Amino acid sequence: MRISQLSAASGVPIPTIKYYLREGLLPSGEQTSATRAEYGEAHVRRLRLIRALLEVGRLPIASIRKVLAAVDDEDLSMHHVLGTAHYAIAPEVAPHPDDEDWRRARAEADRLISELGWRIEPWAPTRDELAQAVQTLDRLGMPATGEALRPYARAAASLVEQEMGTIPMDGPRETAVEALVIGTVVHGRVLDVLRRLAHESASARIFEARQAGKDCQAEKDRPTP
Amino acid sequence: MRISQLSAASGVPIPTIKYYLREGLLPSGEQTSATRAEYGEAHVRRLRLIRALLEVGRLPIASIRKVLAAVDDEDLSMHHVLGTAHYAIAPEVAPHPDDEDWRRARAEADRLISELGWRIEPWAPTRDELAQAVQTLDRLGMPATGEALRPYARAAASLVEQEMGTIPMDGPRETAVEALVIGTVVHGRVLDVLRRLAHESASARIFEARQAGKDCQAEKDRPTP
DNA sequence: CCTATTAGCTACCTGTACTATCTAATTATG
DNA sequence: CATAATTAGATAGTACAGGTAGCTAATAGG
Repeated sequence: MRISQLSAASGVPIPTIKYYLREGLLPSGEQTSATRAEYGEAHVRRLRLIRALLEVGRLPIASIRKVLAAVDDEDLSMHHVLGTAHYAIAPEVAPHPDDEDWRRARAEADRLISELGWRIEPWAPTRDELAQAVQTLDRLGMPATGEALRPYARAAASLVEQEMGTIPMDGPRETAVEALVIGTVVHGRVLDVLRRLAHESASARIFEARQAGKDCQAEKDRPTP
Repeated sequence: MRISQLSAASGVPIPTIKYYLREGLLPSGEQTSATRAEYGEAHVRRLRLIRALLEVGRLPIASIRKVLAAVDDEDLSMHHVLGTAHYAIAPEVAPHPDDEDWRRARAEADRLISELGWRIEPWAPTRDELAQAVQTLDRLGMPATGEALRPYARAAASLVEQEMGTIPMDGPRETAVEALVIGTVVHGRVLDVLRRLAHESASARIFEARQAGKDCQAEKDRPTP
Protein backbone atom coordinates (compact mmCIF):
# COMPACT_ATOMS: atom_id res chain seq x y z
CA MET A 1 0.00 0.00 0.00
CA ARG A 2 1.42 3.39 -0.90
CA ILE A 3 0.86 6.58 1.00
CA SER A 4 -1.91 7.75 -1.29
CA GLN A 5 -3.80 4.52 -0.74
CA LEU A 6 -3.20 4.74 3.00
CA SER A 7 -4.67 8.21 2.88
CA ALA A 8 -7.68 6.99 0.94
CA ALA A 9 -8.21 4.01 3.24
CA SER A 10 -8.01 6.04 6.42
CA GLY A 11 -9.52 9.33 5.34
CA VAL A 12 -6.48 11.18 6.65
CA PRO A 13 -4.88 13.65 4.16
CA ILE A 14 -1.36 12.85 2.95
CA PRO A 15 0.29 15.93 4.51
CA THR A 16 -1.23 14.98 7.83
CA ILE A 17 0.06 11.42 7.52
CA LYS A 18 3.51 12.85 6.81
CA TYR A 19 3.13 15.05 9.88
CA TYR A 20 2.26 12.02 12.03
CA LEU A 21 5.30 10.19 10.62
CA ARG A 22 7.52 13.15 11.52
CA GLU A 23 6.02 13.34 14.98
CA GLY A 24 6.63 9.63 15.56
CA LEU A 25 2.95 8.74 15.93
CA LEU A 26 2.99 6.44 12.95
CA PRO A 27 5.87 4.04 12.18
CA SER A 28 7.44 4.50 8.73
CA GLY A 29 6.42 2.08 6.04
CA GLU A 30 8.84 -0.50 4.75
CA GLN A 31 11.27 1.37 2.58
CA THR A 32 11.46 -0.30 -0.86
CA SER A 33 13.56 2.39 -2.55
CA ALA A 34 14.62 5.96 -1.98
CA THR A 35 11.21 7.23 -2.95
CA ARG A 36 8.90 4.35 -2.10
CA ALA A 37 7.65 2.87 1.12
CA GLU A 38 5.08 0.16 1.64
CA TYR A 39 2.34 0.53 4.26
CA GLY A 40 0.07 -2.21 5.57
CA GLU A 41 -3.09 -2.88 7.53
CA ALA A 42 -1.26 -2.10 10.76
CA HIS A 43 -0.81 1.46 9.53
CA VAL A 44 -4.49 1.86 8.78
CA ARG A 45 -5.29 0.52 12.23
CA ARG A 46 -2.79 2.81 13.86
CA LEU A 47 -4.20 5.83 12.05
CA ARG A 48 -7.67 4.95 13.26
CA LEU A 49 -6.36 4.72 16.81
CA ILE A 50 -4.60 8.08 16.48
CA ARG A 51 -7.75 9.74 15.21
CA ALA A 52 -9.79 8.18 18.01
CA LEU A 53 -7.41 9.49 20.66
CA LEU A 54 -7.27 12.87 18.95
CA GLU A 55 -10.89 13.51 17.99
CA VAL A 56 -12.79 11.59 20.64
CA GLY A 57 -10.24 11.55 23.45
CA ARG A 58 -9.06 15.12 22.71
CA LEU A 59 -5.51 14.15 23.59
CA PRO A 60 -2.72 16.43 22.40
CA ILE A 61 -0.29 14.96 19.85
CA ALA A 62 2.51 14.78 22.41
CA SER A 63 0.38 12.66 24.74
CA ILE A 64 -0.67 10.39 21.91
CA ARG A 65 2.97 9.83 21.09
CA LYS A 66 3.68 8.72 24.66
CA VAL A 67 0.67 6.42 24.75
CA LEU A 68 1.56 4.77 21.46
CA ALA A 69 5.19 4.35 22.47
CA ALA A 70 3.99 2.46 25.54
CA VAL A 71 1.59 0.38 23.45
CA ASP A 72 4.45 -0.60 21.16
CA ASP A 73 6.92 -1.40 23.93
CA GLU A 74 6.69 -5.16 24.27
CA ASP A 75 8.64 -5.05 27.51
CA LEU A 76 5.91 -3.17 29.35
CA SER A 77 3.21 -5.11 31.13
CA MET A 78 -0.37 -4.21 30.35
CA HIS A 79 -0.68 -2.49 33.69
CA HIS A 80 2.27 -0.28 32.90
CA VAL A 81 0.97 0.58 29.47
CA LEU A 82 -2.27 1.63 31.09
CA GLY A 83 -0.34 3.59 33.67
CA THR A 84 1.52 5.41 30.93
CA ALA A 85 -1.77 6.16 29.22
CA HIS A 86 -3.17 7.59 32.44
CA TYR A 87 -0.08 9.75 32.91
CA ALA A 88 -0.25 10.98 29.34
CA ILE A 89 -3.94 11.75 29.55
CA ALA A 90 -3.79 13.72 32.78
CA PRO A 91 -3.28 17.36 31.86
CA GLU A 92 -0.68 19.36 33.74
CA VAL A 93 -2.37 20.88 36.69
CA ALA A 94 0.27 23.26 38.08
CA PRO A 95 -0.04 22.53 41.79
CA HIS A 96 0.86 25.32 44.19
CA PRO A 97 2.46 23.30 46.98
CA ASP A 98 2.55 26.23 49.39
CA ASP A 99 -1.10 27.14 48.93
CA GLU A 100 -3.12 26.14 51.97
CA ASP A 101 -6.33 25.56 49.98
CA TRP A 102 -4.48 23.37 47.56
CA ARG A 103 -3.02 21.22 50.30
CA ARG A 104 -6.44 20.75 51.86
CA ALA A 105 -7.98 19.78 48.54
CA ARG A 106 -5.16 17.37 47.81
CA ALA A 107 -5.51 15.82 51.26
CA GLU A 108 -9.24 15.42 50.70
CA ALA A 109 -8.57 13.71 47.37
CA ASP A 110 -6.03 11.36 48.94
CA ARG A 111 -8.39 10.61 51.80
CA LEU A 112 -11.21 9.68 49.42
CA ILE A 113 -8.94 7.42 47.41
CA SER A 114 -7.68 5.58 50.43
CA GLU A 115 -11.16 5.31 51.95
CA LEU A 116 -12.31 3.63 48.79
CA GLY A 117 -9.40 1.24 49.07
CA TRP A 118 -8.23 2.08 45.57
CA ARG A 119 -4.68 1.16 44.61
CA ILE A 120 -3.33 4.37 43.09
CA GLU A 121 0.37 5.24 42.90
CA PRO A 122 1.15 8.08 45.31
CA TRP A 123 2.70 10.13 42.51
CA ALA A 124 -0.14 9.62 40.03
CA PRO A 125 -1.02 12.95 38.38
CA THR A 126 -4.67 11.93 38.50
CA ARG A 127 -4.56 12.64 42.23
CA ASP A 128 -3.74 16.24 41.40
CA GLU A 129 -6.56 16.39 38.90
CA LEU A 130 -9.01 15.25 41.53
CA ALA A 131 -7.57 17.74 44.00
CA GLN A 132 -7.97 20.51 41.44
CA ALA A 133 -11.64 19.68 40.98
CA VAL A 134 -12.15 19.54 44.74
CA GLN A 135 -10.39 22.87 45.24
CA THR A 136 -12.45 24.46 42.49
CA LEU A 137 -15.71 23.27 44.02
CA ASP A 138 -14.55 24.58 47.40
CA ARG A 139 -13.78 27.99 45.96
CA LEU A 140 -17.13 28.11 44.20
CA GLY A 141 -18.87 27.53 47.50
CA MET A 142 -20.01 23.99 46.68
CA PRO A 143 -17.65 22.09 48.96
CA ALA A 144 -16.90 18.60 47.69
CA THR A 145 -16.80 16.33 50.68
CA GLY A 146 -15.91 12.68 50.36
CA GLU A 147 -19.55 12.11 51.18
CA ALA A 148 -20.68 13.98 48.09
CA LEU A 149 -18.14 12.31 45.82
CA ARG A 150 -18.73 8.74 46.94
CA PRO A 151 -21.70 8.11 44.61
CA TYR A 152 -19.57 9.19 41.66
CA ALA A 153 -16.75 6.95 42.79
CA ARG A 154 -19.03 3.97 43.23
CA ALA A 155 -20.58 4.43 39.81
CA ALA A 156 -17.14 4.79 38.25
CA ALA A 157 -15.85 1.67 39.97
CA SER A 158 -18.79 -0.41 38.90
CA LEU A 159 -18.57 0.69 35.26
CA VAL A 160 -14.85 0.06 35.15
CA GLU A 161 -15.38 -3.37 36.67
CA GLN A 162 -17.75 -4.30 33.86
CA GLU A 163 -15.46 -2.82 31.26
CA MET A 164 -12.48 -4.81 32.49
CA GLY A 165 -14.49 -7.95 32.02
CA THR A 166 -14.70 -7.31 28.29
CA ILE A 167 -10.96 -6.93 27.72
CA PRO A 168 -9.64 -9.94 25.80
CA MET A 169 -6.86 -10.70 28.28
CA ASP A 170 -5.72 -13.91 26.69
CA GLY A 171 -5.64 -12.83 23.09
CA PRO A 172 -2.59 -11.19 21.50
CA ARG A 173 -0.99 -8.48 23.64
CA GLU A 174 -1.62 -5.73 21.10
CA THR A 175 -5.36 -6.34 20.98
CA ALA A 176 -5.70 -6.30 24.75
CA VAL A 177 -3.54 -3.23 25.16
CA GLU A 178 -5.42 -1.29 22.52
CA ALA A 179 -8.71 -2.27 24.10
CA LEU A 180 -7.44 -0.99 27.44
CA VAL A 181 -6.36 2.33 25.99
CA ILE A 182 -9.60 2.72 24.08
CA GLY A 183 -11.46 1.87 27.25
CA THR A 184 -9.67 4.59 29.10
CA VAL A 185 -10.13 7.26 26.51
CA VAL A 186 -13.19 6.58 24.39
CA HIS A 187 -15.40 5.11 27.07
CA GLY A 188 -14.53 8.08 29.23
CA ARG A 189 -15.96 10.33 26.55
CA VAL A 190 -19.00 8.09 26.14
CA LEU A 191 -19.79 8.41 29.82
CA ASP A 192 -19.27 12.16 29.71
CA VAL A 193 -21.58 12.59 26.75
CA LEU A 194 -24.25 10.37 28.27
CA ARG A 195 -24.04 12.36 31.48
CA ARG A 196 -24.65 15.59 29.63
CA LEU A 197 -27.55 14.03 27.79
CA ALA A 198 -29.02 12.82 31.08
CA HIS A 199 -28.53 16.31 32.45
CA GLU A 200 -30.41 17.91 29.59
CA SER A 201 -33.18 15.38 29.91
CA ALA A 202 -33.50 15.84 33.66
CA SER A 203 -33.56 19.58 33.20
CA ALA A 204 -36.31 19.26 30.62
CA ARG A 205 -38.41 17.13 32.96
CA ILE A 206 -37.89 19.32 36.00
CA PHE A 207 -38.33 22.71 34.42
CA GLU A 208 -41.04 22.05 31.87
CA ALA A 209 -43.75 22.86 34.38
CA ARG A 210 -42.10 26.06 35.58
CA GLN A 211 -41.55 27.62 32.20
CA ALA A 212 -44.66 26.44 30.35
CA GLY A 213 -45.41 29.75 28.68
CA LYS A 214 -41.89 30.54 27.63
CA ASP A 215 -41.43 27.91 24.98
CA CYS A 216 -42.36 30.17 22.11
CA GLN A 217 -39.69 32.65 23.01
CA ALA A 218 -37.26 29.82 23.45
CA GLU A 219 -37.96 28.46 20.00
CA LYS A 220 -36.82 31.73 18.53
CA ASP A 221 -33.48 31.32 20.25
CA ARG A 222 -32.87 27.99 18.65
CA PRO A 223 -29.69 28.15 16.57
CA THR A 224 -30.53 28.18 12.90
CA PRO A 225 -29.41 24.90 11.31
CA MET B 1 -11.90 47.43 44.72
CA ARG B 2 -9.38 48.39 42.06
CA ILE B 3 -8.06 46.11 39.39
CA SER B 4 -4.87 45.35 41.30
CA GLN B 5 -6.90 44.24 44.31
CA LEU B 6 -9.19 42.20 42.10
CA SER B 7 -6.12 40.53 40.72
CA ALA B 8 -4.77 39.83 44.20
CA ALA B 9 -8.11 38.54 45.42
CA SER B 10 -8.64 36.19 42.50
CA GLY B 11 -5.09 35.16 41.70
CA VAL B 12 -5.61 36.16 38.06
CA PRO B 13 -2.90 38.47 36.64
CA ILE B 14 -3.95 41.99 35.64
CA PRO B 15 -3.24 41.56 31.92
CA THR B 16 -5.41 38.47 31.92
CA ILE B 17 -8.23 40.32 33.66
CA LYS B 18 -7.98 43.00 31.01
CA TYR B 19 -8.11 40.30 28.37
CA TYR B 20 -11.28 38.85 29.92
CA LEU B 21 -12.80 42.33 29.98
CA ARG B 22 -11.99 42.79 26.30
CA GLU B 23 -13.41 39.37 25.47
CA GLY B 24 -16.63 40.14 27.29
CA LEU B 25 -16.21 37.39 29.91
CA LEU B 26 -16.08 39.86 32.76
CA PRO B 27 -18.34 42.92 33.01
CA SER B 28 -16.50 46.23 33.38
CA GLY B 29 -16.26 47.75 36.81
CA GLU B 30 -18.13 50.88 37.70
CA GLN B 31 -16.28 53.72 36.02
CA THR B 32 -15.41 56.40 38.62
CA SER B 33 -13.16 58.51 36.40
CA ALA B 34 -11.32 58.26 33.13
CA THR B 35 -8.69 56.07 34.69
CA ARG B 36 -10.47 54.38 37.57
CA ALA B 37 -13.09 51.70 37.83
CA GLU B 38 -14.48 50.02 40.90
CA TYR B 39 -14.87 46.25 41.04
CA GLY B 40 -16.86 44.25 43.57
CA GLU B 41 -17.43 40.80 45.01
CA ALA B 42 -19.43 39.85 41.93
CA HIS B 43 -16.29 40.30 39.86
CA VAL B 44 -14.27 38.02 42.11
CA ARG B 45 -17.04 35.44 41.89
CA ARG B 46 -17.22 35.74 38.14
CA LEU B 47 -13.48 35.33 37.81
CA ARG B 48 -13.63 32.17 39.89
CA LEU B 49 -16.36 30.82 37.65
CA ILE B 50 -14.36 31.67 34.53
CA ARG B 51 -11.29 29.89 35.87
CA ALA B 52 -13.36 26.87 36.83
CA LEU B 53 -14.83 26.59 33.34
CA LEU B 54 -11.41 27.17 31.79
CA GLU B 55 -9.12 25.06 33.95
CA VAL B 56 -11.40 22.30 35.14
CA GLY B 57 -13.98 22.30 32.38
CA ARG B 58 -11.40 22.97 29.64
CA LEU B 59 -13.88 25.16 27.80
CA PRO B 60 -12.49 27.54 25.18
CA ILE B 61 -12.91 31.26 25.88
CA ALA B 62 -15.54 31.61 23.17
CA SER B 63 -17.71 28.93 24.77
CA ILE B 64 -17.29 30.47 28.19
CA ARG B 65 -18.51 33.77 26.79
CA LYS B 66 -21.66 32.11 25.46
CA VAL B 67 -22.32 30.31 28.74
CA LEU B 68 -21.87 33.46 30.80
CA ALA B 69 -24.06 35.48 28.47
CA ALA B 70 -26.82 32.94 29.05
CA VAL B 71 -26.23 32.98 32.81
CA ASP B 72 -26.60 36.75 32.80
CA ASP B 73 -29.68 36.84 30.61
CA GLU B 74 -32.52 37.19 33.09
CA ASP B 75 -35.06 36.43 30.37
CA LEU B 76 -33.82 32.88 29.93
CA SER B 77 -35.34 30.12 32.01
CA MET B 78 -32.96 27.88 33.89
CA HIS B 79 -33.59 25.11 31.40
CA HIS B 80 -32.58 27.35 28.55
CA VAL B 81 -29.44 28.50 30.30
CA LEU B 82 -28.51 24.88 30.79
CA GLY B 83 -29.31 24.18 27.16
CA THR B 84 -27.02 27.01 26.10
CA ALA B 85 -24.31 25.61 28.32
CA HIS B 86 -24.69 22.20 26.73
CA TYR B 87 -24.51 23.70 23.26
CA ALA B 88 -21.44 25.70 24.15
CA ILE B 89 -19.70 22.74 25.73
CA ALA B 90 -20.27 20.32 22.89
CA PRO B 91 -17.27 20.58 20.59
CA GLU B 92 -17.85 20.82 16.87
CA VAL B 93 -17.93 17.34 15.51
CA ALA B 94 -17.95 17.86 11.74
CA PRO B 95 -20.59 15.34 10.72
CA HIS B 96 -20.33 13.85 7.25
CA PRO B 97 -24.01 13.54 6.39
CA ASP B 98 -23.36 11.44 3.29
CA ASP B 99 -21.14 8.93 5.07
CA GLU B 100 -22.94 5.63 5.55
CA ASP B 101 -21.05 4.76 8.76
CA TRP B 102 -21.86 8.12 10.21
CA ARG B 103 -25.55 7.77 9.51
CA ARG B 104 -25.61 4.36 11.16
CA ALA B 105 -23.79 5.64 14.23
CA ARG B 106 -26.10 8.60 14.48
CA ALA B 107 -29.14 6.37 14.15
CA GLU B 108 -27.78 4.12 16.90
CA ALA B 109 -27.27 7.16 19.13
CA ASP B 110 -30.79 8.41 18.49
CA ARG B 111 -32.20 4.95 19.10
CA LEU B 112 -30.46 4.68 22.47
CA ILE B 113 -31.69 8.09 23.54
CA SER B 114 -35.28 7.34 22.64
CA GLU B 115 -35.15 3.87 24.20
CA LEU B 116 -34.06 5.47 27.43
CA GLY B 117 -36.98 7.84 27.18
CA TRP B 118 -34.72 10.86 27.47
CA ARG B 119 -36.05 14.24 26.44
CA ILE B 120 -33.32 15.60 24.18
CA GLU B 121 -33.88 18.22 21.51
CA PRO B 122 -33.54 16.63 18.06
CA TRP B 123 -30.96 19.22 17.04
CA ALA B 124 -28.83 18.92 20.19
CA PRO B 125 -25.14 18.74 19.23
CA THR B 126 -24.67 16.22 22.03
CA ARG B 127 -26.40 13.69 19.80
CA ASP B 128 -23.60 14.15 17.29
CA GLU B 129 -21.01 13.73 19.99
CA LEU B 130 -22.53 10.43 21.01
CA ALA B 131 -22.71 9.36 17.39
CA GLN B 132 -19.04 10.22 16.94
CA ALA B 133 -18.07 8.04 19.87
CA VAL B 134 -20.22 5.19 18.57
CA GLN B 135 -18.75 5.50 15.10
CA THR B 136 -15.23 5.52 16.50
CA LEU B 137 -15.84 2.38 18.53
CA ASP B 138 -17.30 0.73 15.43
CA ARG B 139 -14.26 1.59 13.37
CA LEU B 140 -11.95 0.31 16.08
CA GLY B 141 -13.73 -3.01 16.00
CA MET B 142 -15.39 -2.63 19.40
CA PRO B 143 -18.96 -2.06 18.24
CA ALA B 144 -20.98 -0.01 20.69
CA THR B 145 -24.43 -1.47 20.78
CA GLY B 146 -27.20 0.08 22.81
CA GLU B 147 -26.80 -2.99 25.00
CA ALA B 148 -23.20 -2.11 25.83
CA LEU B 149 -23.97 1.55 26.45
CA ARG B 150 -26.98 1.08 28.66
CA PRO B 151 -25.01 0.61 31.92
CA TYR B 152 -23.23 3.91 31.26
CA ALA B 153 -26.53 5.61 30.56
CA ARG B 154 -28.13 4.25 33.70
CA ALA B 155 -25.21 5.33 35.86
CA ALA B 156 -25.25 8.78 34.27
CA ALA B 157 -28.98 9.15 34.81
CA SER B 158 -28.79 8.16 38.44
CA LEU B 159 -25.91 10.52 39.20
CA VAL B 160 -27.63 13.40 37.47
CA GLU B 161 -30.81 12.67 39.36
CA GLN B 162 -28.97 13.00 42.67
CA GLU B 163 -27.18 16.11 41.49
CA MET B 164 -30.38 17.83 40.50
CA GLY B 165 -31.68 17.31 44.01
CA THR B 166 -28.91 19.48 45.38
CA ILE B 167 -29.63 22.51 43.17
CA PRO B 168 -31.13 25.31 45.26
CA MET B 169 -34.11 25.81 42.98
CA ASP B 170 -35.89 28.29 45.17
CA GLY B 171 -32.98 30.54 46.02
CA PRO B 172 -31.96 33.49 43.83
CA ARG B 173 -31.83 32.69 40.12
CA GLU B 174 -28.11 33.40 39.82
CA THR B 175 -27.18 30.89 42.49
CA ALA B 176 -29.26 28.13 40.95
CA VAL B 177 -28.05 28.85 37.46
CA GLU B 178 -24.43 28.86 38.47
CA ALA B 179 -24.90 25.62 40.36
CA LEU B 180 -26.41 24.08 37.25
CA VAL B 181 -23.53 25.19 35.05
CA ILE B 182 -20.96 24.03 37.58
CA GLY B 183 -22.80 20.75 37.81
CA THR B 184 -22.59 20.29 34.09
CA VAL B 185 -18.96 21.16 33.77
CA VAL B 186 -17.09 20.48 37.01
CA HIS B 187 -18.98 17.40 38.08
CA GLY B 188 -18.41 16.00 34.61
CA ARG B 189 -14.70 16.34 35.18
CA VAL B 190 -14.99 14.84 38.66
CA LEU B 191 -16.67 11.76 37.26
CA ASP B 192 -14.09 11.49 34.50
CA VAL B 193 -11.20 11.70 36.93
CA LEU B 194 -12.76 9.19 39.31
CA ARG B 195 -13.33 6.83 36.42
CA ARG B 196 -9.66 6.99 35.47
CA LEU B 197 -8.67 6.42 39.07
CA ALA B 198 -10.97 3.41 39.26
CA HIS B 199 -9.44 2.19 36.02
CA GLU B 200 -5.92 2.42 37.37
CA SER B 201 -6.97 0.70 40.56
CA ALA B 202 -8.74 -2.13 38.76
CA SER B 203 -5.75 -2.58 36.51
CA ALA B 204 -3.45 -2.78 39.53
CA ARG B 205 -5.63 -5.43 41.12
CA ILE B 206 -6.04 -7.52 38.00
CA PHE B 207 -2.51 -7.43 36.72
CA GLU B 208 -0.50 -7.55 39.92
CA ALA B 209 -0.41 -11.33 39.87
CA ARG B 210 0.60 -11.57 36.21
CA GLN B 211 3.52 -9.21 36.38
CA ALA B 212 4.93 -10.02 39.80
CA GLY B 213 8.58 -10.08 38.75
CA LYS B 214 8.48 -6.99 36.59
CA ASP B 215 8.00 -4.37 39.26
CA CYS B 216 11.67 -3.59 39.60
CA GLN B 217 11.98 -2.72 35.96
CA ALA B 218 8.80 -0.73 36.17
CA GLU B 219 10.08 1.33 39.06
CA LYS B 220 12.91 2.52 36.88
CA ASP B 221 10.40 3.87 34.38
CA ARG B 222 8.73 5.99 36.99
CA PRO B 223 8.92 9.65 35.94
CA THR B 224 11.46 11.45 38.05
CA PRO B 225 9.70 13.92 40.36
C1' DC C 1 12.18 8.73 -22.17
C1' DC C 2 8.58 11.12 -20.04
C1' DT C 3 5.02 11.92 -16.68
C1' DA C 4 3.40 10.99 -12.02
C1' DT C 5 4.34 9.83 -7.42
C1' DT C 6 6.97 9.73 -3.38
C1' DA C 7 10.24 10.59 0.86
C1' DG C 8 12.25 13.96 3.36
C1' DC C 9 12.75 18.51 4.31
C1' DT C 10 11.77 23.40 5.47
C1' DA C 11 8.63 26.99 5.68
C1' DC C 12 4.33 28.64 6.36
C1' DC C 13 -0.53 29.17 8.25
C1' DT C 14 -4.50 29.41 11.52
C1' DG C 15 -6.40 29.59 15.99
C1' DT C 16 -6.12 30.11 21.09
C1' DA C 17 -4.89 32.19 25.31
C1' DC C 18 -2.51 35.07 26.89
C1' DT C 19 1.54 39.05 27.67
C1' DA C 20 3.79 43.30 26.84
C1' DT C 21 4.00 47.90 25.83
C1' DC C 22 2.33 52.45 25.09
C1' DT C 23 -0.47 56.64 26.04
C1' DA C 24 -2.88 59.79 28.54
C1' DA C 25 -5.27 60.64 32.59
C1' DT C 26 -5.59 60.66 36.98
C1' DT C 27 -4.41 59.73 42.13
C1' DA C 28 -1.47 59.30 45.98
C1' DT C 29 2.63 60.94 48.35
C1' DG C 30 6.58 63.49 50.04
C1' DC D 1 3.21 71.48 44.36
C1' DA D 2 5.95 68.21 42.11
C1' DT D 3 6.62 63.75 41.24
C1' DA D 4 5.94 58.83 41.36
C1' DA D 5 2.53 55.23 40.89
C1' DT D 6 -1.65 53.38 39.07
C1' DT D 7 -5.06 52.76 35.72
C1' DA D 8 -8.16 52.27 31.30
C1' DG D 9 -8.00 51.40 26.77
C1' DA D 10 -5.70 50.16 22.77
C1' DT D 11 -2.34 47.80 19.76
C1' DA D 12 1.01 44.53 19.05
C1' DG D 13 3.58 40.53 20.09
C1' DT D 14 4.35 35.68 21.99
C1' DA D 15 4.13 30.60 22.46
C1' DC D 16 2.19 26.58 21.36
C1' DA D 17 -0.77 23.26 18.81
C1' DG D 18 -2.05 21.02 14.73
C1' DG D 19 -1.70 20.99 10.63
C1' DT D 20 -0.75 22.58 5.33
C1' DA D 21 2.13 23.77 1.33
C1' DG D 22 5.96 23.69 -1.47
C1' DC D 23 10.49 22.07 -2.81
C1' DT D 24 13.96 18.64 -4.45
C1' DA D 25 15.73 14.55 -6.01
C1' DA D 26 14.80 9.92 -6.97
C1' DT D 27 12.35 6.51 -9.12
C1' DA D 28 8.25 3.67 -11.05
C1' DG D 29 5.23 2.68 -14.71
C1' DG D 30 3.85 3.24 -19.35
